[in-house]
Amino acid sequence: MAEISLTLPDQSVRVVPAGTTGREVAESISQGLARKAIAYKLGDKTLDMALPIPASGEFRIITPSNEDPDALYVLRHSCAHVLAEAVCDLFPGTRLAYGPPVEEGFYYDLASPKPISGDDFPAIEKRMAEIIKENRPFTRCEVSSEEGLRRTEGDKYKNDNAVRAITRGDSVISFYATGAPGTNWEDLCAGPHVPSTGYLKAFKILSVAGAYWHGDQTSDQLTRIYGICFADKAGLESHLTFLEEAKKRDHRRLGKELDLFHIEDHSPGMVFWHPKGAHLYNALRNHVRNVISKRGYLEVITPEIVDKSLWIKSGHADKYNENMFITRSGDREMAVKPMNCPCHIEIFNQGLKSWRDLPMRLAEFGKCHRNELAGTMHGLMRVRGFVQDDAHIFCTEDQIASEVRDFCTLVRDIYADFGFQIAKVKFSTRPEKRIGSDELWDKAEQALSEATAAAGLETILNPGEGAFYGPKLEFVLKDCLGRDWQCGTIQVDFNLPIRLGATYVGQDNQKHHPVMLHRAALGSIERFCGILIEEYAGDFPLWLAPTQVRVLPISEKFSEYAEKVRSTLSESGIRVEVDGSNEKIGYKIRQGEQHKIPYLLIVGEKEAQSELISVRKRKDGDQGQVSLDEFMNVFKLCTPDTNRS
RNA sequence: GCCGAAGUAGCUCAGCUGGUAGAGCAGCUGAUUUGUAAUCAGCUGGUCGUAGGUUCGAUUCCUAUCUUCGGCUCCA
Repeated sequence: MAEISLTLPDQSVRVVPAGTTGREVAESISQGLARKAIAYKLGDKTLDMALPIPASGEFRIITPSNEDPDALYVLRHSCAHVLAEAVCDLFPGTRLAYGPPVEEGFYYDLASPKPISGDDFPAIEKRMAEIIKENRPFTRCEVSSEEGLRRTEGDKYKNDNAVRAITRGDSVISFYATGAPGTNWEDLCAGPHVPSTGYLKAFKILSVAGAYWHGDQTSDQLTRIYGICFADKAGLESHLTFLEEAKKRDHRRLGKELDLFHIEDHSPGMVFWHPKGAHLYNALRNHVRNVISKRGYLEVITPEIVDKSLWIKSGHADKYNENMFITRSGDREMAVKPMNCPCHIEIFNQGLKSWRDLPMRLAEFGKCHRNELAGTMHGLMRVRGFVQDDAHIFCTEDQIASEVRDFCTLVRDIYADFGFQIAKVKFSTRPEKRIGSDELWDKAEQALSEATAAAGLETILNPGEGAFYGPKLEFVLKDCLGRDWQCGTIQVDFNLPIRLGATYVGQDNQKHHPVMLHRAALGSIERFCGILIEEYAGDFPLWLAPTQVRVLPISEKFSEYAEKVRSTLSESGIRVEVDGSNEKIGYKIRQGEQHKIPYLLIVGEKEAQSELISVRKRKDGDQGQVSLDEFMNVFKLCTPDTNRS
């Protein structure tokens, strides 16, 4: 075929001779566009400007833009090459492994002859800036797969990459030289890249860390250097500001500043909740309690330490052993529970259950302990001791769909109470390490799949990531900084009820095993607290704020009136304290603002005489004088439901 | 668990190549009695993560270990 037709973004169609390059098309549109262009897109494939357009289709010229993921992808990929070249220059003997762009920037995995640290960043960045200033072209060079293998011979990582590309079905292997092939630095790479290094206008190296070759723990340990690249300086600056903002919101920092919790060296991954943090924790728990009790859940309480025999029966001793804390009582080996499910089955098993009892929804704010690998802990987000807002729904197969649907509604509602939405739902299927027959897994996955369809849920497949007893849905929410958090989950389990002998008498007067749905909406209270601390940056909404009001007497002369205000508010159930310190009002206000207290009430001579208070709202400042009764109206609307739309 | 970095007063941090530690804030005491984001002065406070080792002498050098941080992996 001698011609190809391209559909441009404005839906106009352009017919060009076969073999026309992206650059030629750009030039035919405008010289300015051709100058700015960094790559072109045909369908869902992004290609170098210099490459002939391989076929007809949707066609788009990519120009640098912080809003265009395709543009950022190309810029970051090219920037990764420049980083790698700079490191090779500065650390001779460096062997390169893999350097892709990622959503948050790019990285390059490499093995350097000596360790690279943050101290080396300025030198690396300087060298990168030089390479960019030289404005050398990215030159693509394609060779046959045999030639590709020959060229990478002896280079463990690159050869492996080439082998993988060939296994994937690539017929040619491409290399990119930054400049002239054979003279300048080059790297095995599929591309695409910007036309030349000068297109990289704004970059920064962010961090260095270890990573495994192919993410395999048993394989080589590599050095991973993270960087970021944007279309322009403004984009880079705003991203750096974003990182600063995230740092300021870090729940570990705020937890200390706001006196919410701490973690001790002697109990890694276990949280000591201080009074203010414990309030937050209990408020969350009580909120969930209110929500689920209206939806037919029954709360139970079960032991935290259970004899090993139960864990053997349930399969935990076999499939979950390395995560369990083992303890001993005389000759008995016990384990601290990592999950509540076996205990809930034990409750279900008490007495004879009828089909009329189903669905039975047993809930527990059960404290679980999991001996997570050292090095995986992270503040409240990943701990070893935590409470789930857990429940197990015992039901029939016919009830799975409606229970899954109801739970989705519950998750949606409860996220909305905090201003969150479900960002996506992942569908995790059978893992390698599992109990139960494949037939049972087929059935469970099928049932969950049908239930999600019935609930109208779009899911993303997450193969091999299910629980060891059943497939699961994972509800992911996005916080105000756009970060994903996995919180809620529901899992379909045909296995544990069988293993632990749970039965009910059906309408046919026969005994049947119920299906068990494991589910949690917030996930762990600890993690959810961490997410909320970061989401609100410590500025908790009134209903959650550990201290809602602080009364600030102008001087000690008005401490009596301040105390009267405090006790009146306190009797109405408002969480209030008095700052009776011998400080000037400016200092007390500063303290109150720093402690992120929603309302500061200033009381001095004027207020004491007129029986009023001066209200100062967090962040908004002076609100003027009002009566106490009027002020207390604010708290009548102070419930999570006001967040729900 | 793996790679890299770090651990000094309640907090944030300084302390060059070895000679037993400093600042700011916080705390305490006193003065001041204050009107919308820091009043002043004085004082207290650390066996420098832990355990060994080298040395006349270790916060500093070495080894081990624990914890934290950044990642990998894993996950609620």
